[in-house]
This record gives sequence, C-alpha cells and structure tokens, in this order.
Amino acid sequence: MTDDESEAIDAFERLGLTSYEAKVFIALHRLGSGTARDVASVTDVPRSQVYSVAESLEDRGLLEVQQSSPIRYRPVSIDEAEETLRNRFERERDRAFEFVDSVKQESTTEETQEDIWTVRSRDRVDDRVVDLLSQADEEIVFGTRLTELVTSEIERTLEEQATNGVSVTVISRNETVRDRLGAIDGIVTAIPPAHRDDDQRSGRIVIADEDSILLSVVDDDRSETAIWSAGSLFASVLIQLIEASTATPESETA
Amino acid sequence: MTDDESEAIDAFERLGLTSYEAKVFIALHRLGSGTARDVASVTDVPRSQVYSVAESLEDRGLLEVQQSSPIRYRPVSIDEAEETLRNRFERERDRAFEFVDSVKQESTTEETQEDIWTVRSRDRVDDRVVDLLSQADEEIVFGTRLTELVTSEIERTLEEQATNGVSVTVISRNETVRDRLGAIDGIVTAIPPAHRDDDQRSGRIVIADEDSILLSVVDDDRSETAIWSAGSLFASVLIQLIEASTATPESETA
DNA sequence: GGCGAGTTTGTAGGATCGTAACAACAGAAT
DNA sequence: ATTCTGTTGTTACGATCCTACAAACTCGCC
Repeated sequence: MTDDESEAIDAFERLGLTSYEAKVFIALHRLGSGTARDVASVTDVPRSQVYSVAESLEDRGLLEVQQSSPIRYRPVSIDEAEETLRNRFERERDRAFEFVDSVKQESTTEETQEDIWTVRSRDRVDDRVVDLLSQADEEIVFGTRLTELVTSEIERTLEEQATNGVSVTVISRNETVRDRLGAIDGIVTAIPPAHRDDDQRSGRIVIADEDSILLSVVDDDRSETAIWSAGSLFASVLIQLIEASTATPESETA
Repeated sequence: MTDDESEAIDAFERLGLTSYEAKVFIALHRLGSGTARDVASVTDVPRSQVYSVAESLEDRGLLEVQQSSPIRYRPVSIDEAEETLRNRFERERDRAFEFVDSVKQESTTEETQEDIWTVRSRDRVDDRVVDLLSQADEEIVFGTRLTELVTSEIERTLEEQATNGVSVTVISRNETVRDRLGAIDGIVTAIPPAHRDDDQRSGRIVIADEDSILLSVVDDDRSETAIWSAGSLFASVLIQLIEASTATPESETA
C-alpha cells in the first residue's frame, strides 16, 4: 500500500469511516464496480467482511448494490460522495451548535477579569490576532519580524481599521513588512529601537487600544504560541511597560 | 441531562469528538469559562479527566487555556469553533478524495453491461433521477403519483432538457403534478391509462432515451427504494414492455 | 497533618479487526 | 442421477484497540 493511500484512508477515518469502509470504497473506485471477491482481492479486507462493510457504506449513501448472484457493488460518483459527506457534516454541525448556542453564557461580561489566555498553533493565533484587531476602537500597534505572520486577513483588517479612523502603527525590523503595510492608506510604520532585546524567537505583538494585547513566540520548529489578554488591567500595565521601553530616547525622562 | 443535550453530544461525537470532549465543550460554553472543578461540577465528567480532555480540545482549537493555578479554560466562540471544524472537515475530505480521484477507473466504459442497481433512501433516489434525466439526449418520460417526489432540482433538470430539445413527457394521475410540470414550456403531460395496475406503493418512473430507466417504490414508512439501469439491453426491453402496456387501446393491435 | 490541584496508572466495556467455520448453491466429472 | 469441487454469503469468535470510568499518587499550600 502506498503512502498516499494510507493517508487517504486516515483521512476517511477522520471523516468517520472505519478503515475497512475506506478501503472498500477506494477499491471500488479503482475497479469501477465489483463483487466481494474482487474487492477482497485488491485489498487486505477479508472477503467475508466485505458484505457487511459494503452494507454500511450503502447506508451512508456511498455505494449502490446490484441484487444478483454474486452481488455486485458500485461506488457513487466522487461528486455525489463528497456532497453526501458534506450534507452529513453540516447536519451534525448545525445540530451540535444549535444547542451550544442555546445554553451559552452571554459572557462578553465586559472582559474585566484579569485573565491571560494561551493559544497554540499559527492558525489560531491568526484568528485571535484578527479578533483583537477588529475590537480596537482607537489605536492599534502591530509588529512582527516575519512576513509570513502577516496574513492577508490581517492585512485586510488593518486596512479596514485604518479606514475607520483607528490609529494604526506597524513596527517591524523587516523592510518587506514595512513596505507592504506602509503602502496602505492611514498606516504609519516604524522600526523598533535597536536597544530592544531582539530575541530571535519573537513572533508578533499586537496592541489594541490601551487594554488588549497579544504576544507570540515562534519555536525552533516554526510552531507559534501566543498569550493574550483583552480589556484587563493586566494588559494595560503590560502595554504601558512595552510602550515605555520602545519610546524614543528623546522622549524618555530618565 | 435533557434530550436536546444528548442529541447535541451525539452530533459532536459524529463530528469526531468523544462524549467527554463534547460535554466539556458544552459545559464551558454554559459557564463562559471555568476550572476543571467548575466543569466537573456541572457535568458527569470526573474532574481528573477534565485536564486531559481539555488538552485534546485545545489541540483541536476548540478552547484556550489560562496558565494559572488553578488552570482556567475558555471555549473559543461558536463561530470560530464552527469554522475550525469546517476547515478540518474540508481538509480531510480533500485529502481523501484527491487520492480516490487519482485511482478511479475511468469506467464510464459504455455502460453496456447488463446491470441493475439498487438505491435506497429518498435523497439518493433524487440524485439518481437527476443523473438519468441529465444524460438523456432525445426522450424523457417522467412519472409519479406524489408531488413530494418532484424536487425543485428535478423540475429544473426537466425544464433544461425540454429547452435543449429533448422530448419530455410527464405522466401522472395527480393533477397538481401535471399542472406544475405542464406549465413548463416544452413539457407534455398525460394521465396513465386506467387499466394499469395502480399500485399504491409505486413511487416514480423515469425513462431516459430508449435504454435507461429507473423505477421506485415507496414503503409504508415513506422510505423509497429504486432500481435503475442505464445503457443496458435490459433497460431497453423493460422500457418497451412498459411503453407497450401504457399505449392507448386504439394503437394496440391485439 | 489536612486540603485541593493536577498527574498518573489501572480496569471494564465496546467497537473494530482478522480468522475461521458453515450452509447453500452451481457446474463439472463420474 | 450422484458425487465432487469451488464459490457465495452468513455467522461466530478471539485479538486488539480506544474510550469511559475509577482510584491512587504527587505536589504545593495553609
């Protein structure tokens, strides 16, 4: 069995099929159509098992049965199978979230709790960044060394907020980042002061208004972890600390 | 636990979560946020299990962790959770079907085999009906007693084919069906001859050209089962038999 | 020590995997 | 017609894996 095939089988399993079901379904697409014997001969699924597996695939709407002797099986088209699975997914998702929605705490309770949350993985940090940027009313500071951490959705959100009159500052040691975001109307760019500890593992920094912040680090293996806090005193203090340390030497009193 | 909640949990399980994961996720939405103790107190998940379950939910991107003592958990918003699950679903689906597509037999090989296939459940019969109708080049006969078996997609396909110059005849004992489809330009309607055995369990009949046919029956519990055959001699013969028996008495020679 | 938080280990039950035995049947050989 | 042989479809059963569930254990703190 090829690697590709194993991966496909794993994917089917994550979609809710058993490995036998995945194997039989794939085999029938290879064959066009076939009997239990045919299927067993090109897979490691025992022939005696093919019948019941095919039956459950029929229940899922992924294959059709020819009532003859021997019984022949025929997979539905790929398009039809994809649609069947999508319908099933959407039905389950709606059912699940409808209930969650009905019991959910309207907990947007003025995030005044002193909470710092952790987010792992790039995609989720991306989401959280966009979230925080969108919530800003007055001021945004966005910084990163790495071009790949400026997604198009982040760029779009920055542009939108700049248009809405929010003061947007982009700080980066990376010229590409500055050029790309500086080109947007209403965005001011800056270079971080040299005296700052320029840790090679720093990822992004997001400051939204005076009380929301996100900081992320990028690990050796390119994975990203972020901490964030919104509407908290803690965030305010952190922001003041950071802004003080990044202030230009001229404006410092000490 | 309410019935609604059980259903929601089942739905989450079909989406790939374990029941503990579903319960913890729902509980956190009820609470807004909370510690392992909080979660355990409103569910039947043992407190000692909450930690590992929450960890796996974090891996799935469904909640965030506050590193403090005690650890606090916070679910991501419903929208974000839905999107996360959808992305996961689409990724798995694409991965699975990409491979199937690469190995599939281009087996639309002149469907000259003498095959009769079985399809169970209304939705899948709907799909197959549209399939057959779309394949017709010259002639379509579509019949059903039941208005609910004329989906809008079927109606659209009939209209499209009529516009393309395919001869479309709709046969029904039901006036609503005749009126609805007869209103479409190019569609001829007819009433089945009274002498035909009008089985109360008949569902639909589809004839596409001279060699493709689908027949379905509706069971007592409203479930539908169809047999179909495309491009086969068998289908041709069956069609001739049916057309002979439905011919008007005047044209019969016997 | 006493308590709560968090981790780890162990066990029971269920579903899937994989093997095997069996009856029913069809065709070929006798 | 009878026997033999191979195939089909069904059923049963042990092995394996994962989840659900429980309990013991560690650690920090009062």
